[in-house]
Amino acid sequence: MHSTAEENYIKAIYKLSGGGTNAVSTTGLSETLQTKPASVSDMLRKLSAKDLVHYVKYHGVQLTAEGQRVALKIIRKHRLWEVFLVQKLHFTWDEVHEVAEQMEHVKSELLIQRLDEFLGHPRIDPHGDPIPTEAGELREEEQRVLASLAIEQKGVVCRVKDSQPAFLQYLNRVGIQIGTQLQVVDKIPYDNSLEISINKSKSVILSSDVLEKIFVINP
Amino acid sequence: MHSTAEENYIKAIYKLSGGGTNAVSTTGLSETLQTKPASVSDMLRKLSAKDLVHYVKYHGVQLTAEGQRVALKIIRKHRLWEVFLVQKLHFTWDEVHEVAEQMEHVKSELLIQRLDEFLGHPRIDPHGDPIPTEAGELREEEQRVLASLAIEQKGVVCRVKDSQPAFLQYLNRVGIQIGTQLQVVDKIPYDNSLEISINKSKSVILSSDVLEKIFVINP
DNA sequence: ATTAAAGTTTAGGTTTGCCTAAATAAATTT
DNA sequence: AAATTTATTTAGGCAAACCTAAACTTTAAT
Ligand SMILES: [Mn+2]
Ligand SMILES: [Mn+2]
Ligand SMILES: [Mn+2]
Ligand SMILES: [Mn+2]
Repeated sequence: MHSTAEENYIKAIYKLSGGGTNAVSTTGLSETLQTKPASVSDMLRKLSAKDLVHYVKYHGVQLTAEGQRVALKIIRKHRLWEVFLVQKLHFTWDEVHEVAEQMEHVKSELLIQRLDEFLGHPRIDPHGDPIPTEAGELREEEQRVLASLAIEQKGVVCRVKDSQPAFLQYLNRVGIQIGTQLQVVDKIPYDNSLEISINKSKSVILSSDVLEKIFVINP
Repeated sequence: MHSTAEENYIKAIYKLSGGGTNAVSTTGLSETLQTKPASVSDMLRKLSAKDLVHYVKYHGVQLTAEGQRVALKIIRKHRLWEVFLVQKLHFTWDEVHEVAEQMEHVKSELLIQRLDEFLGHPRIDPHGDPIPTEAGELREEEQRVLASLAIEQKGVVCRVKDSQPAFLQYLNRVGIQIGTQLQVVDKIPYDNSLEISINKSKSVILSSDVLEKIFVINP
């Protein structure tokens, strides 16, 4: 099929173009891929011959429909492996990238199907990024701030808007990470804090400050 | 470190030499690696320069101590991934090879440590082959035929001596596969059959015929 | 509108890992 | 022991993916 190098180029084009829409520059690619612009030109000629990109010399490159399909497949694999590394092998979210970067190139349809099943069909990766479906669709989930949930409502943590170690340690202590299931148990009107149950079990009271920094998607 | 091609050569030399002892021929390698003898000669010169093999032109090749260390590391990775694929992703033992052949080349010490932990430090792979330890030791476990176990004794299935579909389907039905924990519950002297508990739960009665075809190692 | 600067491509080279064909060494026959 | 067959290596090439240096386009500045 496609080589590891080709796959990395396709993924980089996808990311730089913001989902395949805008045209991407040679230097842009050379920077994200840590290669020289001359090498990028070489590869673009090759990807163009394979009809994976629309390439107009001196005027940038864009993925074809087929190119986008391939890109989403690689991203799906990358993010599923990231979930595996964090949830099953207890990697931290900042340790997963290098390894997922390698695993995303393993070729086997069955493998990725079974991995997805094993992980319970996750919809977001440990960085809160959405995982493309098997059909190659990337649906951006509607994200709501935790503070906005009503009593009884559930959500899955998809993003935290503060990366200071103190805050991340706090989240760690109460057992909240990306992918955690939350449910609002009660509202405390006095200071707008909420009682939240974590992963269907123990509940904690979170201050309005904290509630504003956590985002969830529908479960 | 080492390229995928180099790693595949090292592993092939290890296997053909029967654990690193005998010298291996160029044509032997070319057959197992599906390349031409001329390509093998090329690579042997390279591996020799890297001190991974002792290579005497026209007289075969052997792994150095360092080469053996590398070989055992790759084999460890290969077999751990095979266990993962079978036990966690429900691959069958004949579906795992191609995928493990790719995964064995992923570079990350942490990954393989955590994988080993996640799998519960397995000692044999789904084909019954021993998994080298982290220290690079390959201890052949003592194998006993299931028929020879006394009451109360436990064992882990490591090999079955009949690969006819009917027999494998039978094992599948009663829940026995490589890696399954067994314990003798009772002996039935009348026909030398045994009552065996499978994975610490339900027990079945196995005929002496079947008992002679299953081999176990100490748990 | 020129000119200068920045971005991009082409030309020519390198390394890795493979190939075929030819040369050479080792093992077998006669 | 010489001749033949088989095994292996060397020579010369090719494709992939990178590189540097030089040439060429586009864009920005004068
Ligand atoms: Mn990658
Ligand atoms: Mn990610
Ligand atoms: Mn391999
Ligand atoms: Mn195996």
